[in-house]
Amino acid sequence: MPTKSDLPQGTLDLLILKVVALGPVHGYAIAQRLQQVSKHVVQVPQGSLYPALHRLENRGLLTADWKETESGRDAKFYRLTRKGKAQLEAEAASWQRLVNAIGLILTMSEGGAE
Amino acid sequence: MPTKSDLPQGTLDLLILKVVALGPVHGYAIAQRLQQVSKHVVQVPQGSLYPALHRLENRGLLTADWKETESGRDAKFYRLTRKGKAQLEAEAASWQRLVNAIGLILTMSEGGAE
DNA sequence: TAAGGTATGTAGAGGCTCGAGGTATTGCAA
DNA sequence: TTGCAATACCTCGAGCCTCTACATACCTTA
Repeated sequence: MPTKSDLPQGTLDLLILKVVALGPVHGYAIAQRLQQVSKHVVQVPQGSLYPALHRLENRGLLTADWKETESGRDAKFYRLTRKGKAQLEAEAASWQRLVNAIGLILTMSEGGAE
Repeated sequence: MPTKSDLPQGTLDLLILKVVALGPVHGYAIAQRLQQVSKHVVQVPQGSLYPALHRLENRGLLTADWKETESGRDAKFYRLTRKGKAQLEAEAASWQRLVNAIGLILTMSEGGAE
């Protein structure tokens, strides 16, 4: 039963930035989207989600305005700022580097490096 | 100069476990090994390394004993316990799952999931 | 003898995730 | 109409981890 894993510190920002980059969304939908696309491996508790959103907004990476959902409820829709887009690219690249590096380590055997 | 990136919380344990799994090593050598194999993407400050080693030892995943280095200095050599080996496998699998999931999210485009 | 690499360790600051708790609305079923 | 579930927002505190900085000690080489 391979299910949810806690997100390592810092990766949540990257994921949120990515989802928002695809078009304006509100917080609740971001969490659903992440869960859906990751096949329930990534779960985002609200206690992580909303602080993260505010953090990103305060850092000037996101902007938000209240609108109505399709279902008629008020929700805060987030969009990426120019700065946010740059940050997303930087963090995505950085993530790739890290994943590659850890991949090297994890596949390393006795005669690793001399 | 794309260089070092801070390690997300939790991944350091995995990396240490992996290096120790290849044979007895002392702390300082673990850090060097990680840096070397990862081509300097992964850097492990001593302030992260030693607390992590003590943590793992307290959790019963590692055992240690003092021996002499080839160069004649005293050093604490770590080995993996049975529990540590199991933990390593679990964490490696968990890491893979996470990387795959995040990969899905990062390559997601407009028509992501309906 | 001064410098630099090897080797271990601690303390404190800062940052992030998470569980638990709280508010309000909508829609459906009992 | 009462209750429950889902949608949608939010805050607080605990807990954990990483990092910078500091401190110690040995050995070799210049």
